[in-house]
Amino acid sequence: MKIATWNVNSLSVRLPQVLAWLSANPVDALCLQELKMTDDKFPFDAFQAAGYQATAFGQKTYNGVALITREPVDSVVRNIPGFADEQSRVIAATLPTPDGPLRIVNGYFVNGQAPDTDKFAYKLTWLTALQNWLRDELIIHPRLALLGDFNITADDRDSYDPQGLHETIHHTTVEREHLRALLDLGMHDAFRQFEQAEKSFSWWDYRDFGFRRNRGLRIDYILLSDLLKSSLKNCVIDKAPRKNERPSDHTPVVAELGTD
DNA sequence: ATGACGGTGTGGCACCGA
Repeated sequence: MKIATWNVNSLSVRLPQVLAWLSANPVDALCLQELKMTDDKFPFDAFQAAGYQATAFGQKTYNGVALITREPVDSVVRNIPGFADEQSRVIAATLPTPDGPLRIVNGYFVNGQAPDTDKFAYKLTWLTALQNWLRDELIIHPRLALLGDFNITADDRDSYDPQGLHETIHHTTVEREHLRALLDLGMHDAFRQFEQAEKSFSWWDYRDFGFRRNRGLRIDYILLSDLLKSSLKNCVIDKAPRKNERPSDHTPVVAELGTD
């Protein structure tokens, strides 16, 4: 089976591209971020017509996450339990699979703008809350995948200019420590389980020919629990949608899980 | 580089993203 994540930067604009991508890449679960729409505007019918179930958690203008799955999900959780948040950034649900229930956590992590801003402080408190919740979630759901737009480069390999961007947003030590803390809960970066090309990124700035010059960052991740890691077959970044007209600035990341 | 590009809103620029 395949699971994927994609920050679409407005589902209204990108819906045709998402449907086309799903048609060419029939994954079992697709985590979407930055819907930028309220749930009453969510295109449930379009996904249903394409053979998919959708579970959405949107808001006006900003943020918003959704889970697109072949099979119906259960035990849906919106945002981090116990963490009051006006922004719609997390949706989790359990997907039945032949190997047992798969817990999927879809996150649109806080951007944080710049160190020493209120938004950065919010990023750090949000990351702490996520970590504390996931610690419990992993005990309840040992087959757990955390997918989404993390807005953190795990290390210097994940940035087109690690020296020039040293300790700037997405590159700070404290952000990387938070990502490390998630991994230390017993999670694994699916992409790094395999040999990958240098300068592999999942986001490129719209400005200044960022994609053409491969000036990008790897900030979209699929993290797998120990149990899921043992069944991981492959993990790739699909750059094809970034070549579309009116592309999202992010591109999908896909992991394939198999039975041993 | 206080820039670029792209999306949203009740807009004619401001805010946000990364």
